[in-house]
Amino acid sequence: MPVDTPTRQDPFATLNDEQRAAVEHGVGVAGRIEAAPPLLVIAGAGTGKTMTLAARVARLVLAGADPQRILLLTFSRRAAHEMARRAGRTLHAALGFGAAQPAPALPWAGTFHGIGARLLREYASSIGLAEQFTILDRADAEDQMGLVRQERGLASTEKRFPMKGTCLAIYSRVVNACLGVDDVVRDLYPWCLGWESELKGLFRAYVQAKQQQQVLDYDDLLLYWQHMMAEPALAAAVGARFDHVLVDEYQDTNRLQAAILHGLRPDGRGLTVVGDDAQSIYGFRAAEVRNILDFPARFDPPARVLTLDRNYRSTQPILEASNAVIALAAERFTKNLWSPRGGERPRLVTVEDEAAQARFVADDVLVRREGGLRLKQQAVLFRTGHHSAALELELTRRNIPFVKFGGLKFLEAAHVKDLLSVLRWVQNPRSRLAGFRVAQLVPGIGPAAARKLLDAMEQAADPVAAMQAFKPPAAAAAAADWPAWIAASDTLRHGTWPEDVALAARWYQPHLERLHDDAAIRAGDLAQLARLAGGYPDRERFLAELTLDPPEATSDESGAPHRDEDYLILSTMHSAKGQEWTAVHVLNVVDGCMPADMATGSAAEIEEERRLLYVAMTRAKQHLTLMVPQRFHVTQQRQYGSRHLYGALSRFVPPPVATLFDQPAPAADEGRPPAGAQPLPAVDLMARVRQGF
DNA sequence: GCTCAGGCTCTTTTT
DNA sequence: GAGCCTGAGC
Repeated sequence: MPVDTPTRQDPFATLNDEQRAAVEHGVGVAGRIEAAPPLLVIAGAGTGKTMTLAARVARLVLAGADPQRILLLTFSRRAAHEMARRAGRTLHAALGFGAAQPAPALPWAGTFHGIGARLLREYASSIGLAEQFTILDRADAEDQMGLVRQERGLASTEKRFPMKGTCLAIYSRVVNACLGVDDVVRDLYPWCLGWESELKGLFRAYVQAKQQQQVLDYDDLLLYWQHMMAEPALAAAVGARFDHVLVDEYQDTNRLQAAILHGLRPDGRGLTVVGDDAQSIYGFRAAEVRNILDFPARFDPPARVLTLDRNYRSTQPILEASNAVIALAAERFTKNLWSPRGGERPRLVTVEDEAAQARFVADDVLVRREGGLRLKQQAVLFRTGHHSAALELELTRRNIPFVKFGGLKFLEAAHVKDLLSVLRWVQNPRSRLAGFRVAQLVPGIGPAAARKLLDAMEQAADPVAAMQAFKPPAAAAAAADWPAWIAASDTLRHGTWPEDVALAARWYQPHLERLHDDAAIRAGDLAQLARLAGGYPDRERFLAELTLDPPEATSDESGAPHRDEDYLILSTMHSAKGQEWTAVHVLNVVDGCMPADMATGSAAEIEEERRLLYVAMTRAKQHLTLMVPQRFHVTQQRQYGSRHLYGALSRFVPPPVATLFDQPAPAADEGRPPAGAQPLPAVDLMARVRQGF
């Protein structure tokens, strides 16, 4: 990926042979598009995958393809943004546009879920879907599942029934993997065996409840789309809108998404998929690595396969260490990455504990910045959102600005959900979920009264009238508070956007203060929500798009740094995919964190964790540091609550692999004896502890 | 019928 | 350490 030297005139000049073959595939000698058979590009980390895809889009447009008729699908929002940006820029250059001219738009670039939502809205009337459907995020979907679970008396069974989150996880798996409830429970949720028929009933009721309220959850966006593509007339209509379909991160797609693609392009013509099986890290979301492996043989004649293994991102020493990590994978499909660029070896740094780790990383980051490397070119990666807690404290203490990606909770905070529910209920009075939440904010109204109210609204032809006619329980407080809600909701129904948000917040304010001690801090989030609202044309779009495209990053309470400011990147490994930085620190490369203790249930899960470490390592261009705290705090342990664990270096870095790293002797921090600079044996301490019981 | 305390289970990564 | 359920007290 010769990003190092972008050529303005000819974005194709710097392609290597394999990249060029991928870019030119299906474009005939005369420069016109011929019938392009299906194409699979196996692209290792840092081999210019996104650039190649962007160049292919540009090439297709130059050859006469209409940008409006190119469908560009990716898995994550971050990848979608990056892809749209790069494709637009390459196209801009390829067309020889001047600096003042805006890049040509690619209206159909987005995530599967986002594009699905758009298509469903457009075809809503022909598939019996309400056009103004709203989208439930996962927390909402869980709450909805919880409501149905309760209604069906599954909350108080003698032997405990799976919790709402587990129920939704099973349901989601069933939908995304196109499997039966029995199979999923048997293979993945064995502790729920015996509840299969109750689960099936629950899921039927859950689906019915969603349809009644005109809401879709994330999975529905794919599921309804797939059903749409299974209907020949609709499939033909939708398929005819696109001449080219390009899919990025194909190794992360699941069976449902594969079915959608198949419906969209049954013979594979005009279909290009790009991916890397070594970076498949979404198995927990039913990603199906077989999708990419079996792709060629799906078609007759089979799809063309091109492989990119020349790495343009990292130095050879970093690649050697990364290759060594992935080489130990049980199954291995791709070749080694290579690069002519030399450089320093990656480091394996042992520190005493998490606090020392935070200090070390902060020191290191500042040293690099002094050396001229901007903070934005440095990233710290970790397995789960809370692993960065100690580091965040340290960074705040030292006034080092940072932005954190992944593990985001803004939309899940109770007060944010409350305010959004107010808006959602006004938008869609049939939404039981929003109503259930809002009604119970009124003192004196609990689950029972709320249910009565919602039942009345559901029966009524005019739910709003039913709400206004509702007589709240005689409890004294309700007398004053209920009419206040009726008045507020009435104003909101006829309000103006985006002032509505402030109005709703004003109604909510006394409840916020009553319910939360830290109301002042939370009020700040609500103000943030009001600001965000200004970026959307109306309430409907706001509610629909916020769920699919929530604010991406959180930072410390000083608020998100300005775009032009410099800040350090903190990110979960999952959110880091597709990104690259000059210097990367990986935290907690310790058994129990990497692999995560939660993910050591099966060999397949452990393999996925290995790929995850590989993904993290291959983000680094020049400097890579794996951190190994010898003692770290575990909050999520079974019986005992929080405690310390003495961790061993991750099993993914056994001694032979560790020799590929520099291992600086730990600074004799606080007079401690310099603990083992020699590679530690990979001991599965966690398993031993478990077996002790 | 509402609310709060106490005892229990489950705990990740993303759309 | 949070979420969920139950049961006591208002």
